[in-house]
Amino acid sequence: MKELAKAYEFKDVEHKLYQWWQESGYFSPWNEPENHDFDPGIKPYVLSIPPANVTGGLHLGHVMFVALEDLMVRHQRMRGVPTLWIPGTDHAGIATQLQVEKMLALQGRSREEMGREKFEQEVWQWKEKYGSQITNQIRRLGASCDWKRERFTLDEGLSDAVREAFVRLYEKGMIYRGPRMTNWSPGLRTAVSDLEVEYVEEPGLLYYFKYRLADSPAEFIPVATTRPETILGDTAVAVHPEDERYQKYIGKTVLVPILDREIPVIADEYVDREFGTGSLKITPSHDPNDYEIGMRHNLQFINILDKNAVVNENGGPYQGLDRFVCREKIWQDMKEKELVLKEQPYIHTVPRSQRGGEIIEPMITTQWYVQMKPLAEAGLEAVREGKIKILPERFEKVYFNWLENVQDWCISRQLWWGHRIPVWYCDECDLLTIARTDPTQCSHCGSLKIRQETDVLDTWFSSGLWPFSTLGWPQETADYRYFYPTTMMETGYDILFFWVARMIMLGLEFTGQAPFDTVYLHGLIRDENGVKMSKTKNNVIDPLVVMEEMGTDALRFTMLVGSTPGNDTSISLKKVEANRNFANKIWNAGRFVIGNLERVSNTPQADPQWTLADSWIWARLQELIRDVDRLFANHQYGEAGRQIYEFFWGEFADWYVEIAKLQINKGGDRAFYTEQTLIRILDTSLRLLHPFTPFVTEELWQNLKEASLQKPDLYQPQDGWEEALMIAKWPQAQASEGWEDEKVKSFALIQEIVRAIRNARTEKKLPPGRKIAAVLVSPEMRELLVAQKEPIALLSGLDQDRYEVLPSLVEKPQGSTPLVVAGIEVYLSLAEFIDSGLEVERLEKEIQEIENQIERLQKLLSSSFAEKAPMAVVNKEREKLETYCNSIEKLKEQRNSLE
RNA sequence: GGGCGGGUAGCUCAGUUGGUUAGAGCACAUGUUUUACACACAUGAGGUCGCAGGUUCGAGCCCUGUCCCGCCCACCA
Repeated sequence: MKELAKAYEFKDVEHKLYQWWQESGYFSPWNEPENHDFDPGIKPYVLSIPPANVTGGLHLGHVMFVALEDLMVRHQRMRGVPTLWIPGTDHAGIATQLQVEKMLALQGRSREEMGREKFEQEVWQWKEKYGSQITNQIRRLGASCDWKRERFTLDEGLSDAVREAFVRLYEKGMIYRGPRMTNWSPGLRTAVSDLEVEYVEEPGLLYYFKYRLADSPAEFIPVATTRPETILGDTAVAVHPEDERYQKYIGKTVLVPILDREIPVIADEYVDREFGTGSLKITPSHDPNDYEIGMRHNLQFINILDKNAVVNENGGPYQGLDRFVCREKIWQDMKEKELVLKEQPYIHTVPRSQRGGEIIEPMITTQWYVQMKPLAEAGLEAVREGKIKILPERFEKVYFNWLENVQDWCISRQLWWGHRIPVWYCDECDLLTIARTDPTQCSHCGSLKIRQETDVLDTWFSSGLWPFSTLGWPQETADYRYFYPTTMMETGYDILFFWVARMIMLGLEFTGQAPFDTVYLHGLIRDENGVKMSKTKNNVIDPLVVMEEMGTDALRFTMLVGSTPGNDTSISLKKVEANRNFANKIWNAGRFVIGNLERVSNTPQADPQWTLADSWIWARLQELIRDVDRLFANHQYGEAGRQIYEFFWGEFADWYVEIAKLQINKGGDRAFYTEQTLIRILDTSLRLLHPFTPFVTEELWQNLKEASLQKPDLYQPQDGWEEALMIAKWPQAQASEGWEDEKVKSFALIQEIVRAIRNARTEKKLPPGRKIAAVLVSPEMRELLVAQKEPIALLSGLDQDRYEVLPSLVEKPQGSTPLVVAGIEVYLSLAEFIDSGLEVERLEKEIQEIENQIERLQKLLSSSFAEKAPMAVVNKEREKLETYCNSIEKLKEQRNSLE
């Protein structure tokens, strides 16, 4: 038999196993027919991966979703359900383009000089080079996804899906193009959607100045702004219609500072009389609110900035200045002309680009939009009617709130990397050609002079189609027919709007079905102090480094048991370390079990006679399986993992394995059946643990299988040994046979006695090797205590030959220390270690404690609790009271005999 | 301005149908090379579950109020 390493060496295992799994085809749906003609009678479990950004490196967010999704998928696969987890990557428009541009800049090149086509080639090359990096890293995490079905959002098939989606929406009149107030990112020189703007509170200045009246330059209306450069684009000053201070000016004209352009004073209820000066400058082209007011009052729209946020020809003397330089300059100039009143420190919210971090400039640009109202209606209904369940449930409210107030979606981006919008402009007839395949001529006038729209689509447009585009939509492929709609969508709550909501809406729109039935949202990962990880804070934990040091299983297990859905999680290396220890514990328990195989005989002479420990661990295992099943059904994965951990370490390894040593030393049938139990518990535990810690369990299981096959009489899993643990059968709890509770209770009593004796030994500072004599006294438990002599003696260091159980005490053993455990008296002969003064003290303390308990319980049981609480609960308390009463008398006797 | 989450042992966190002396890991103290594991074993110390009310026979868990911390949404110059 092969020697197992003393510690679990994950480095030797992970890569090897992953390769093997993959080559064996286990990642593909179970029982996949050659022709992909699936049995429609069996409902598959399908999950599409949140596509990773091609340019990104692995971070803990990936670890989180892979750990969870792989757990779900492995669990279902073991349950025998055809299971598909589709992997893939996202072209991530802005992020990727930025990266490549950065790289080019280092080489002294720029996309403008190389032109669009060349640049796109450059990005593709980058994608080929780095795109596989992230998927390889996801493989390292053990992700059991079907790589044969891997997709990329810019793949041909997915691009077809994007076109189909665009054209259909357009044909339904749900896509329109036009000038609107947009969030303009001057650095990226593209529009971004509302979601891509972050509002950050920052200290700034509020600038107060004068709007002089055209016909009476001595008079003025005081106005305040945080952005003085926008004065150049002002086309009105607004006051509240009922504001007595300013009513007289309504209808008059005032002069724009510096430019001396004449603009009207208008009345609008939007103006807050209490705020600032109570009068508002209106820049319809550079402020969303002013835009609305401008529309209402038919104001002039003056755009003063170009695409780089540099002042244009409308800015008069300021043309060519950057927006912030202009801010300074115009204020200086106004000061000189005595047009300013004051400046005041002010905290305001600044819109910043989520990507580049630069300040977003609201600007009127021509963009493509998707009308959201009808889509949102359907999206709301699907969740309201329970067709889609969002977990944790509270996020349903967040989802509703967003969709109920959703604005039209700006889907065009002035980028080069992405799906180019399938619209062609005709130079001759000016009409648009919208097509699924590239047209050669205008569909209206037949002219050959057509140009494709240069804008690309928002990257989330294609990811919004992900659950069905990856399965072949719009083609009616076998995969699409069988696997759609998918089952589970698992992702971080931070992209609920960006991604999940859009998948739901687009899925309903295009496929007529909800794209998945459950959304499981995990929290974000923070450092051990609960702070968001960021490079600037230098608190980023690199999962690759952690895996290198502690192993993948340890990291995965940490993510799973350390978190609850929807709540952010702090991760610390200490935790990972503890779970590395757990992996090692699994390994060594397995090593022990496997190592014992040689020591047992091949065939038993008689039917099994199970010991209390055997029965106990078996019963506990059944209970565990039931609990785990229940928790999985409720998506309480972390709690399930915790319970398996507790069982495996705290019960199997700490107690059963120790007693098994004793039983195996007996040899013969006893050894045989003990080893059988050991293997059975181990096998089952490995199955339960596999979705959490796939590598160590598979490796150990293979060893267990190999060794067990040498002794087929000893143990066979119910359905024989499968090829691999990852496709082995998920354990099924056996129905309770009625004896279990009593065995579990008896064993708990043994544990209690052992702990009490160990405690006494430690307190009295007994040398650990010293075996001591003991007398146990109990009329009711006598049989049990006699039968369990050996385990009790072994575990608490008693001398078996001087172990006595008496129904009642005739005479107190000389030189012994008395204990009472659940009504059972225990006398340990520790003569030379006893200080009778201390003993009395100890007993007094114990008596006091138990008296308190008795008092508490008597009070409780004589209250209305006894009538109103369920019987079972009351009985439990009564039993407790009985045990205490039993104990207290004995304790008192013991104390008295010492005095 | 609206909504949500968290506040439980020194630290990081579990604790889902409310059941009656509250759990884990780490850290801490003491002891141990016990033939699977020192990435271990044994024993121990450590908490009025943010605060104040309420419902209930019974509340960490449900309700109300309140204080901190964090997040999301929203157009206040």
